[in-house]
Amino acid sequence: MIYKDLSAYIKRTVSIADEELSHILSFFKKQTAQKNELLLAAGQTSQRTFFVVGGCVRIYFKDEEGQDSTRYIAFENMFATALVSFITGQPSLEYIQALEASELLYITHEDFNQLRKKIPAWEKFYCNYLEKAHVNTSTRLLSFTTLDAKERYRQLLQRNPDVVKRLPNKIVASYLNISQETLSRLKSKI
Amino acid sequence: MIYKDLSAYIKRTVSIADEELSHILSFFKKQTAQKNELLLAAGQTSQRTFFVVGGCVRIYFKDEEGQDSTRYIAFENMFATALVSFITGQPSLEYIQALEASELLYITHEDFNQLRKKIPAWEKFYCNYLEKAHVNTSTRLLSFTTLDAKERYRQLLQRNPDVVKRLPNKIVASYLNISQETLSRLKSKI
DNA sequence: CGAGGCCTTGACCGCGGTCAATGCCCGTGG
DNA sequence: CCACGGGCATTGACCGCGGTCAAGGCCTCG
Repeated sequence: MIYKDLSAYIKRTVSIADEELSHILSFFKKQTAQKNELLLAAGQTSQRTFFVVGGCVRIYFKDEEGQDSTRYIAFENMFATALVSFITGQPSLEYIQALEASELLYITHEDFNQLRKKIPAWEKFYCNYLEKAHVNTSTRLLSFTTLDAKERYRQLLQRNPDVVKRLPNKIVASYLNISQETLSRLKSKI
Repeated sequence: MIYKDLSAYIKRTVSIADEELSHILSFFKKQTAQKNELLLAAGQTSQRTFFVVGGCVRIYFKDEEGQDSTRYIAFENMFATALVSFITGQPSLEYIQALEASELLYITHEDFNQLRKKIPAWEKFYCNYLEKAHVNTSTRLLSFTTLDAKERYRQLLQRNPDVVKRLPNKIVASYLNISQETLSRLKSKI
């Protein structure tokens, strides 16, 4: 059953009645994505929050020269959404892309917000999600402002080795915000 | 009345009954700080969330060499807290410091969390606070990963000119995460 | 088998950091 | 009231990290 992992994830995060949980789950729909498929282009407004059942998805944006900068990578049992756009209601600067052939569940932002109004436990879940996102983003900000390229790579190897093992250099470099060439040189030195 | 601005701020953010609001306000205590006074040293655990009535406060951390990196600056009518530590309950990596002689209101993290459990509107307020924090941190991350020093300075001038006008170069440089010398050179060029 | 994408390696260079000298402003005490 | 000292800002000299450009090798897929 494809909803099992999502169900378990929600139960782990907040305490919730079974009927409420199944009500929530009923708004999640199945979606599959091919490798490299774009799930949200920047500028788009009607949007979805994804739960990764299998595969892998990233959030990224482009700078003026069209270079990617990857902000977040979601593997199995993780949520992925263009959160800033979700919060502000503005068109997104962030893109969402499948990095592998992926099996996903999604809920539209509209349904998500309706549920927040009706089910306090879901509001609580959202609040918890925001907390995690903030800690994550702050940690990232700390890396960029205090560490050089080599130290950021070491930290990634230690804290999130799957990113390095599972994904091509191109993506890893974009996640560390360094060029592919620099990453290649770092790898050969360590 | 010193609570007037805080009261107005909360009312602007969430809808709340008057008696609930005054209950919340009763947990905020007055505190004054001298210029440069440290309100929270990194490593400390018992903590406070501040509301700036007058003056100015910053959140910052230090890297290995002891250089500051300023993460957030709060002027009048803004909240300031070491949010990551608040969320995780871990000792803070972030310092809080008054940049001017300041008049503040504070609530302890313990009281803050008690109120979240009792008053749904306060939970909602917290959720809204997290949303703002996330947008802010994400925007900052975007600047650091896509803009060079000059462009970050321009952006700051445009979006938050008070920081440049009101605070010494030293702090502005730390907020932009560049050296004081580089900021000085940028200013002379623009 | 050929083409295109990804990784590696070398050459080069520019942004921004460090160090040091100097100037300026301001608070404090003789 | 002036002299001094300390903190902040400016400017120059220097240099290293990491980016760009280009060439070459390898793997995969049509």
